[in-house]
Amino acid sequence: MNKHAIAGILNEIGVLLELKDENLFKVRAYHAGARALETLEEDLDTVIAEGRLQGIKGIGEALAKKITELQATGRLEFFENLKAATPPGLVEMLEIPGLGAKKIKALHAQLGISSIEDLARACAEGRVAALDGFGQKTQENLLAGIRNREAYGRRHLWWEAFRAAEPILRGLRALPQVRRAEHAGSLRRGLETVGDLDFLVAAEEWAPVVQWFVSRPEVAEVTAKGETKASVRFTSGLQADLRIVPPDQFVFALHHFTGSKEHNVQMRQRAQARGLSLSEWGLVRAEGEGTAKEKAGAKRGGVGVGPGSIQTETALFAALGLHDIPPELREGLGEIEAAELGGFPRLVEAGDLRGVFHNHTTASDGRNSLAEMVAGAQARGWEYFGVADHSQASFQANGLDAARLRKQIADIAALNRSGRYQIHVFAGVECDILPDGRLDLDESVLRELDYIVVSVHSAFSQSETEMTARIIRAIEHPRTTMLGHLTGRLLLKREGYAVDVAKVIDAALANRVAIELNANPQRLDMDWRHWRAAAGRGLLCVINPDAHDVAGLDYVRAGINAARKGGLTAAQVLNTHGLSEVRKYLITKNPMAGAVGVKT
DNA sequence: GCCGTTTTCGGCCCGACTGTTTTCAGTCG
Repeated sequence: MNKHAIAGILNEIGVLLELKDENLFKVRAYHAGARALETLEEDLDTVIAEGRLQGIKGIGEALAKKITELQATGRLEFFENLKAATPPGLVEMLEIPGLGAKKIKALHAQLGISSIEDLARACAEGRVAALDGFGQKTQENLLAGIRNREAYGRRHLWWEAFRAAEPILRGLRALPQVRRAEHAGSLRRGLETVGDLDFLVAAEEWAPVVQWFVSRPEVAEVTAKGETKASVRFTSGLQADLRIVPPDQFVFALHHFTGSKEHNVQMRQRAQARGLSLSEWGLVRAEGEGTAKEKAGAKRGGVGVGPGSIQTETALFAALGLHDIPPELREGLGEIEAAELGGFPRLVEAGDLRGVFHNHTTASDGRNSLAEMVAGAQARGWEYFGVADHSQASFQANGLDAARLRKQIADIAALNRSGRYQIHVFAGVECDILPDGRLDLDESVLRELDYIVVSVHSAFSQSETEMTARIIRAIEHPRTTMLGHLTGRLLLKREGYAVDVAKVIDAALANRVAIELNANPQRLDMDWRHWRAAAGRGLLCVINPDAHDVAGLDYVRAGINAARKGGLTAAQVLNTHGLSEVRKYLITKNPMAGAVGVKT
């Protein structure tokens, strides 16, 4: 059993012990032990073989024994017994806000409640309010928590969170009391889905800021409101937290609440190794484990280190001997090691985009006409715009057959010649990859196009072997320019189809086919986790909005976000290049490319 | 259950907020 699996079990033991009402320091010892394992830099097998496990900070005699047993046998009787003695419903009840181990224990012991369903019934019957330490209000909150969990107990698309957060952030920044305001958490890190919104504010006077925050019209419920923080739930179901800190402390809190947890753990370790202690309060010398005086100093803004106080994240990283790390890269996936060796290249930004390729019009299933889409693209300052409507096999999407596609090509040619728009329009198609890997349209019409996006829209249930072979066959088609939404996933809705991404990337590289980063907030496909390595090998990315109306063009912002998480630079993204360069690129796939509607 | 220049017992843990309390326990991040 590897160290991560063992750490997982130690954490589970911690939760189970807590539900058993064990000594909280014992509970914490298990969680601390789990963290010690997870951040162990050496090979666990070696450490155990050399008898050095006990002695690692956080792992004593008892934990060392249990870890050794798990590593050797994959089992631990202590854990099995503990698990068998605890109804699984109790662990699940921890997900209800306001319920912790103590209350769950009381509910179980006094009312025999051992699941969320039991709890809902007991609340509805008014039996919970009668318990000691509970009351009417608690009962109502628990019921509301159960209902909210059913209705909203899920993550939200980054895009939805971003759109909800932007106006609030602007509003906060406009308040006279506010010196600085940022959002933090997974939203700031640009993760594809977001649990809740975190707003961080530096202000001198706090009460008016809290008041402004909780009285937004989109607030459905204020779940907490105090002097320095508040929590609300919007009508959309999104939850949001506001935290206010003194200006000097802002940067430390911003870094801390941006996370990720893994990144923060590594940063704190790095600080420790340098005799420092990093927290949301500041960066102070660790000598004497922080006297009360030093801690007070930290709370006033981390003045414990360096001649000047740290006012930016860049300065914070520098204080630990690191180059700046963009928030998107803070996932604990090696960014700290990289930042030690050198600075990160400038990541791609929304302003770098010069055009987009995968978009729909009313010719297939889009909601705006060709002219409207082109006008929308021009309004966004782009140099070129590619139309890629569905092909005939996507019957449900009103896909185009050869005749209708030729008509569209003629329309685009006419539009380009008309001079109505400065922006150049490329004629493409989103051509279905048929179940056997053939393309949905004949070579005779494909050669009349500037480019071809190939995508899977059918037979999702093929085996991984079949699907991988199918996509690779399409990539090998000499006219294929780019691969659309690689896995077909819909975030929070449907898993992608089974496909061997590594083999597809190999094929794309071998055939000089670009892979799309589909910027539709539900897709963000190919996933950011694959990009860094693939782009490092020369794979070209195309950020495409897959827009079905003019507003959908703005999805590129979500795509940029995912590209940044994937560590991509502008040079690695095809559509940051200017019109003439893009033409040259397209011509490598089709000598006629870029010629639609161009005067000769 | 871990730890130790306060060292084998007695601390460890941290501030803010809510609700049920009449001075504080439980939860959360």
